[in-house]
Amino acid sequence: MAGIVDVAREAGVSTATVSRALSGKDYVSIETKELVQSVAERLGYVPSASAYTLVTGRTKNIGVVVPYVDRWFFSTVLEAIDRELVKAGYDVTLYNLSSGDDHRKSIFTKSLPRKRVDAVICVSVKMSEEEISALTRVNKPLVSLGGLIQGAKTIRINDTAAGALATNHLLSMGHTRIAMIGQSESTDNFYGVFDVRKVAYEAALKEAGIEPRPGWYRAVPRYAISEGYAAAKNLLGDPHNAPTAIFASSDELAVGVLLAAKDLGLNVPADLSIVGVDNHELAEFFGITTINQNVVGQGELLAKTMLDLLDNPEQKVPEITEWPIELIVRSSTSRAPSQA
Amino acid sequence: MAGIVDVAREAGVSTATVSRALSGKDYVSIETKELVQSVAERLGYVPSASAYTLVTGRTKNIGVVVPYVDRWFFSTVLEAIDRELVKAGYDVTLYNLSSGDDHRKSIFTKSLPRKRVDAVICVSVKMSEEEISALTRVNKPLVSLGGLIQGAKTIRINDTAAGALATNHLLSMGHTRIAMIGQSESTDNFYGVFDVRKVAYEAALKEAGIEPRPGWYRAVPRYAISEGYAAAKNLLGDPHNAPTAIFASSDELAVGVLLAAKDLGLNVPADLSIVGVDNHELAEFFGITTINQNVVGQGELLAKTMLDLLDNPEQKVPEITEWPIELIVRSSTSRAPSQA
DNA sequence: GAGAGATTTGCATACTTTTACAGAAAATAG
DNA sequence: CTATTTTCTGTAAAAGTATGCAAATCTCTC
Repeated sequence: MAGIVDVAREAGVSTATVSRALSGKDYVSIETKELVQSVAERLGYVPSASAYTLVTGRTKNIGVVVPYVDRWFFSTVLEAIDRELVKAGYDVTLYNLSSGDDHRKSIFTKSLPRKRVDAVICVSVKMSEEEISALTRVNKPLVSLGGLIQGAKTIRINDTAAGALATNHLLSMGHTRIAMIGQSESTDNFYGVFDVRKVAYEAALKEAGIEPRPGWYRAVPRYAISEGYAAAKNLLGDPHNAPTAIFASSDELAVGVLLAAKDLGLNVPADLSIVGVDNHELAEFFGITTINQNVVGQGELLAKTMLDLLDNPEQKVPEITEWPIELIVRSSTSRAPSQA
Repeated sequence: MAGIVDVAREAGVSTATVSRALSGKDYVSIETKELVQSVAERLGYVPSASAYTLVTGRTKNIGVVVPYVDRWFFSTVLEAIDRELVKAGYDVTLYNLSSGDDHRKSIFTKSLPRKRVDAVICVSVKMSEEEISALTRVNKPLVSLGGLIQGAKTIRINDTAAGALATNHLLSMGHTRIAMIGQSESTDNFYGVFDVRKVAYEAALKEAGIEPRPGWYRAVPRYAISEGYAAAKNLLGDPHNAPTAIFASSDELAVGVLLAAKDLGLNVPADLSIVGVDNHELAEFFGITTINQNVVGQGELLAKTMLDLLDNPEQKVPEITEWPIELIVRSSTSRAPSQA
C-alpha cells in the first residue's frame, strides 16, 4: 500500500511536491506534475483520508440524519441529496435514527460533532436544544428539511397552506362533509406535520361556516396504503353518515382510500372525492388529485444550500425558505353529489 | 474545542493515561479513570476520528454500496444493514451508484480502497475484476448480497429455484397458459435477476411439456405498479389469446397485474391467477400469492457476516450462503378455469 | 546586464491520537 | 523480609498528509 513517500521517492521529488502536484492548487511545473501523476497512478496511490482530515480539518464527508430510510419520503429525498453531494465531491454518511434510540445520543454527541463530518443535514428530525448546540458549538453548518431547528437554515413547505389548499379545493366544489386522515406519529425522532395540517383543515372548515366533526378526523400510525384503506372503510362504513370527500395527508393514504371506496361500490369521484399530498408516483397512476411538493427538488435545494454554506460560511441565507406547493387536479375530485 | 492534551492538563495526568482511561482497555486505577472521565465530560471532549484512524488503521466505518436507494428492495435492506452495524458501533457511509456513472470510478478507486472504510458491503451490484481486486488488494473485507462477486462472501436466494417454485405452483393448479413479467434492467450498476428467473420459468414449462410462447414474456424497465399494470393490460388484451396465469418477478408488478385484471373485469383468481416475488407489504394487503424472501433477514445476516469477518478475518465462511425462500399462498391463485 | 518579480522546489512542522517500552509503586508468594 | 508478579503511569515514537517559509531558479523589463 503505497504512501506519499513512496511516490516521492519513485518520482525523485519531495513529498511536498507530490502533494502539490496531485492537489493541483499550487505552483508545480507541468513536467513534474505529469511525472508525479503517472507515478501515483502506477503505484495505485490514494491519499489517506484520515491524514488529510487531520491536517486540514476537512473530511469531505457530510452527515445526513433521517428518522427512517425505508419510507418513500426519506428514501426519495436521500437519493436527491446524495446525488448533489456526490457531484460536489462529498461522501455521505447516513445516520438513521430508527436504528435505535440508545444510539441517538451517541450520534449527536460523538459521531456528528467531531471530525467525522464537515456538516450535517437533517431531514424531518426533532432535535433538542442540547443537540443543536452540540453542533453549532463546534461550528458545524446545519441545514434542515421540514422540522423546527433553531439556528439552522430550514427548507420546508407551508403545511398550513397545504391543509388549507386541499380543504378549500373540496369546499369550492360544494363539499360540506369532509373528513381527514392524518398521521399520528409521536416518535421523538420524527418531526411530523399531521397536527399542522389538521389545524389548517379545521380552520378552513370553520371559515366556511362548517363545524368540524371530531369523528371525521382519523390518525393512522404511518403513511401506508393499508392504513388509508382501513381508515376509509371505517369512515365510509355507515352510508347514512359518511363524508362525501376525504383529505388524506399523503398520497399513499389516498390510494388506500380510493381502493376502499371501490371495494364499497362507491364511485370516485361521483360519490367520493379524494385529495392527497406529495404527488407520489402512485397518485399519477391512480389519478389522484394531490398537492405537489416535489420532494426531489427539496432535496436538491437542501444539498445545494449546504454546499453554498460550506463554501461561504458567513453568507446571509434566510432562516427559513418556503418551498412552493401547488394543487394538481386529477380525476379523484369533482363537485359534491346533490343532496338526496 | 478540547483535545486530549486539554483533558490531560486539566486532570493532571498524561495524554496516555487519558487515552487509556477513556478507551477502558488497559490498566488504569479506578480513581484516575473516574477523574478523567468527568473532566472529559465537562470539557465536551470527543476523540478525533481521523487521528484515531491514522494511528490504529481502523475507521469504525463501513461502506455500503447500492445501485439505488429510492427503491423498495434497497431501502429496506439498507435499513436492516444499518441497524445491525450501528448496534456494533459502526457508522455507515452510503455509496449510491445511481448518483452518476462518472463517480462510480472514483468510488471504487478512491473512497473505498483507502482509509475511509474498514469494509465494504455491496447490494446487488455488478463489479468488474479491477474493482474487486482494488478492494481485496488493500485487504478490505467484502460481502455481497445477490450479485456475483468473485472472492466475496455472498448471500443470495436461489433465483432459479424461485422461478421454478412460482411456475410449478401455477402448473400444479392446472394452468398451461402462463405468462411472465420480469425486469429488463441493463444498467452496469445493477446485478439483475430477471434472466435467471426467466430461464427457470421457461425450463419449468418445458419440463411440463409446454412450449413457452415468446410473446408471453414481458420485460419492464423497473419494478413499479404502473409497469405491471401496463404489461398486464397488454398481455390480457385479447381475451381469446390470453394467459390464465401471470408470474410477476416482483410483488409491485403483481399488484399492477391485479389492478389491470380488475379493470378488465376479470376475476382474480377465478379468471386469472397471479404469483409475485418478495413478500412485499403490499402483497399481504392485496392477498397476492408470493415467494417470501425476507429482505430484512437477508440484510441482517449480511451485516452480521461482515462483523464476524472483521472480528476474525481468517475464519472460514462459505463463499455463497443460500437464503431460504418459501411460497406463501394467498387468494390470488387457484385452479385454472376449465377449458371452454 | 542587473534587479524585480514570478515560478518552482524542499525542509520542517503541525494536526491528534494510540501504544510499545520502561520505570515506579503496589500486591503477592515463598 | 526478599523476590517476583501485577498494577499503574509517563515518555516518546509513530501514523500520512498539507503547508508556511525559505531558497533556488527562471523570466522579464528597462
